[in-house]
Amino acid sequence: MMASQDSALLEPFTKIKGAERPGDKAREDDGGGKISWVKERNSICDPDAEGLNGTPLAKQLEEGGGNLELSPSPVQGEKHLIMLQTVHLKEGEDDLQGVSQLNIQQQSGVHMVVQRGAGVLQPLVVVQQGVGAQQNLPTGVAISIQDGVYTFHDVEVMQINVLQEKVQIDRSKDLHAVEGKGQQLPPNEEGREKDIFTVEKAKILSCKAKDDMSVSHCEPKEQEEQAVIKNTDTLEAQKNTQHRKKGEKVIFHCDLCAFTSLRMSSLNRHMKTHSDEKPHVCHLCLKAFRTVTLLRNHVNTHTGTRPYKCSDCEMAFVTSGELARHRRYKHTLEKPFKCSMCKYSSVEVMPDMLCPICSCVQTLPVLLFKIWSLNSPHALC
DNA sequence: CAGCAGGGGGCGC
DNA sequence: CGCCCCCTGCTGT
Repeated sequence: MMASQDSALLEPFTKIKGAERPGDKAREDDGGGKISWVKERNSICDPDAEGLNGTPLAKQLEEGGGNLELSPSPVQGEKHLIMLQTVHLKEGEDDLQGVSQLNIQQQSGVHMVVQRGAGVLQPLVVVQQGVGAQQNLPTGVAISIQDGVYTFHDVEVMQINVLQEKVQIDRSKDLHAVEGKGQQLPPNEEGREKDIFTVEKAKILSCKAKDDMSVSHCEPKEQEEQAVIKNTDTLEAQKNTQHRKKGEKVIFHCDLCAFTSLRMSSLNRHMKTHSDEKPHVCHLCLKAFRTVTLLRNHVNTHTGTRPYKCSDCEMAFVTSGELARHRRYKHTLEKPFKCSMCKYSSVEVMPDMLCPICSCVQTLPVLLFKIWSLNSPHALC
């Protein structure tokens, strides 16, 4: 659920989250995985955070001598949220307090090892696919936090999004990281601002991914456009692109997608779709929504309130769209989607259509299909 | 064919 | 900014 995902990101670092949302199950079947980077500045280094089996991680580290063996998530297809945090070591302090190396045994997941960074350009984190092949570290993933260069080889993950790159050199020299459900490392220094990096390995969804921007199989350019924005300040900075010429209307652009609007307020509202903020929570099921309208419609599904009543029958609906569609099906018999070359028409667009003339199956994307159905359908048969 | 959720245009305050 | 209305997309029966 999105609410849990939100809260997850606010939880202490170095956790792998089971961020799967119920509604995403079908989308996640698309296969593939991904790593995205999220850097947060609101570090919370809660030493009481729970690790495996509910044991406080700090205690686990203490008892385990800093040598963690982390188990993979038992849930196949579950998203793995790996939150990495820079640490600040004093000069000559070349041991990451016993957590400099973490071997994660996974069946098919990511093998992560944190190396001691002798130099600032040396990879700080190595993420490797496979099972415990530490000797093959060079074939893994080298991530240099300091210089922002990311080299990947033979890794299932598809994408890395660098959300913020404000890492100070002196802070990026060393890094500790943990992968594992509910894993957290204690802070090296208390009361000091931390830079948290989040690495998420997740199943690919779709380019749409508006409600979960960290998941995408878009091309690189699209990936940049749909980078995850978690920081509202960044959000504000991103949304102010506008083109103005004398005598022309101002067009406000979203820098994260192709959305444009003549109204700044519309862009402001649109920008919220790029964040996970959902302040309107259903008091009955705790599901969260971005707008009060969505929440109201949702609550109506609980209460059975159906404000939109059909004037021609006894049916009533939660949304006006449902009513309009119902009326097309039952009363007006309107079929807006018509074939221009035959009599075929449809009340609503279907993703896979059988051409009424040649019986070929159209598997075009919906948008392309709309063009097809309204213009020259059989040119694409 | 309906249920549900998400997003955007438009409008009033 | 909040809300209404409409449209769209996905899903289930």
